[in-house]
Amino acid sequence: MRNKDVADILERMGTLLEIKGEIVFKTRAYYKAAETIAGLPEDIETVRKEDRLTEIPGIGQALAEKISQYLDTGRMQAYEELIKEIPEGLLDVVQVPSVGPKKAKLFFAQLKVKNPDDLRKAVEAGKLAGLPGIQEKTIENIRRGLKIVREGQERMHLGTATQVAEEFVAALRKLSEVKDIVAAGSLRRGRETVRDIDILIDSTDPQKVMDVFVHLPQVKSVNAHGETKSSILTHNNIQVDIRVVEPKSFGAALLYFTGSKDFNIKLRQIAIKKEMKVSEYGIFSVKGEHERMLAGKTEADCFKALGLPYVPPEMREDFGEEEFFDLICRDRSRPVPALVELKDIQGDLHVHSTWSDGQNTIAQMAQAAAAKGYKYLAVSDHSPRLRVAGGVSPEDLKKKKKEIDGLNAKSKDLHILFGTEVEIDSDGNLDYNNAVLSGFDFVIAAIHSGFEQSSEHLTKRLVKVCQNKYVHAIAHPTGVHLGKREPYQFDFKEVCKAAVDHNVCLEINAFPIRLDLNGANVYHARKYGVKFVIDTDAHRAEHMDYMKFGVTTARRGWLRKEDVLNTLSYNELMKSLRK
DNA sequence: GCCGTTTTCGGCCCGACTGTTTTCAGTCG
Repeated sequence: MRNKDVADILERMGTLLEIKGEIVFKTRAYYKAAETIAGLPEDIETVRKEDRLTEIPGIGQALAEKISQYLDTGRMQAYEELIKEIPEGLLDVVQVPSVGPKKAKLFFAQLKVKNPDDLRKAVEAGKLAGLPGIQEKTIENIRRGLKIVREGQERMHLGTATQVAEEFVAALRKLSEVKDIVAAGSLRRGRETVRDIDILIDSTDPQKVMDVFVHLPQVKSVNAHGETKSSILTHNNIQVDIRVVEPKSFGAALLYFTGSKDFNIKLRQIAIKKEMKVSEYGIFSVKGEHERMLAGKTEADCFKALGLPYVPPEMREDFGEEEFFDLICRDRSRPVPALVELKDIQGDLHVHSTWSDGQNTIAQMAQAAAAKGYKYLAVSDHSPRLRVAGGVSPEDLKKKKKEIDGLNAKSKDLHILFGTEVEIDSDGNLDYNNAVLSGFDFVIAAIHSGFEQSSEHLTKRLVKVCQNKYVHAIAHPTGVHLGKREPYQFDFKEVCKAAVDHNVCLEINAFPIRLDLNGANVYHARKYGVKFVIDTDAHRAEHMDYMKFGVTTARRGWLRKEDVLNTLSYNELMKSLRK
């Protein structure tokens, strides 16, 4: 799969063209194409072979030719010519906060700045002063921007973002001037990773809220401090933006600041066709010069004014397909699906205990599960091959089973299932033989090694596992560790098909550094007919709280309750597991 | 550069904040 490579080069082209000074619509076309290809569920090389590139929305003749050339030769002539004119290092220069394409071009033209290091030297040598439109404050902002880049401002995972947002929301909610407060942005959509945190506030006294916000102890520096909008960095270099709006616009603002950007654009396009306008202040009817406000108080009002059903935040995401707008715009008789909710979850099927690398005993994990109101808990410890995790030997399995039987005899509402997270070896064989596997209530198979194998080999491994009749699910199917390790390469569609054919679930692993499958994966897998389990992979009792992130991810993939195995009652689940 | 049940040419989402400016460009989301 070279989709990401193609997306990357198109994205770079877009930025370079922007620096060059091309019209924004041209650069936007490159960005749009890059985004679409990055989210494409099939292999771009297959699409190219079948001569279907121009069928991808946003790809016309010109881009199709450039992409074909890149796939065939590994090079793109237009790109090579462009970087003769605009050095590639400028791509990093525009990453510096406060520096955009215009300033990057200016610094390059006037000072021969070709990369962030050149820029740093130019700033320190005082060479920026005197350039047109550059004064002391701009220089200071760039200096600070360079520092941020150096300290590395990466995306944080959803768990961290949720925690930071909750701290700020809690601190500001205490103010009597704050009537309503919600964390919006990609956090509200439940994206797997979040760049910064957007908080929206309904207040009678914006200035007071702003003043308190920028002086909170978590704040390291203030980027902006206006009447209705402020932006700060925390000591961990996390950007937090707040925005205060009037109550009559709160819903419209929430809609706007929740995004996604693509979703907002599409809403606005729909509005234009209906002689309406969407902004963060409301939904307006537009008749010539006259504007009249139609809605804004709540999100629900806004959707209604646009003639659309309410769309949950997790669905306001463009995974490169038009299904969503087909659904809500062209065929209004079809309702938006009723998505799975946290309260639908009846148990966790992938947690660890002290029998392998968990921190808590089975009894402790069971107690925490019961406290959540769960009806069942599968204690799925590692198998022996995963030595680092102290996998359970076949002999010890008997003792573990006995312990579970004993606890179940005393347990009232919670059923403890005898589970395993069994290793998949480099050829797709499992770490326990079938005789052992047949003794488990729940078997989830996992890859923890051989990530570097070819896509073909990894696909074969996973398909072979699906064919094993004792396997109920595949754990963290792509192997991604957010911000640490890329997913391993395999044919996603092929594995989904095998899973469907052999009645194997794919896991949505809710552990925040994994979130694997992610929302886009789930979205596509569901369309192939896959069923899912949502598990936390808890190694301590508290980790079971991560279930909410898994449910959010499921909702991003449009899952309904019936798509998720662990929404079943205990009896239904056991019936389903005896396949 | 893309796209078209109003267009093959003329559109392409909207607004705040900052810093530099006497009315606006650049950046950001």
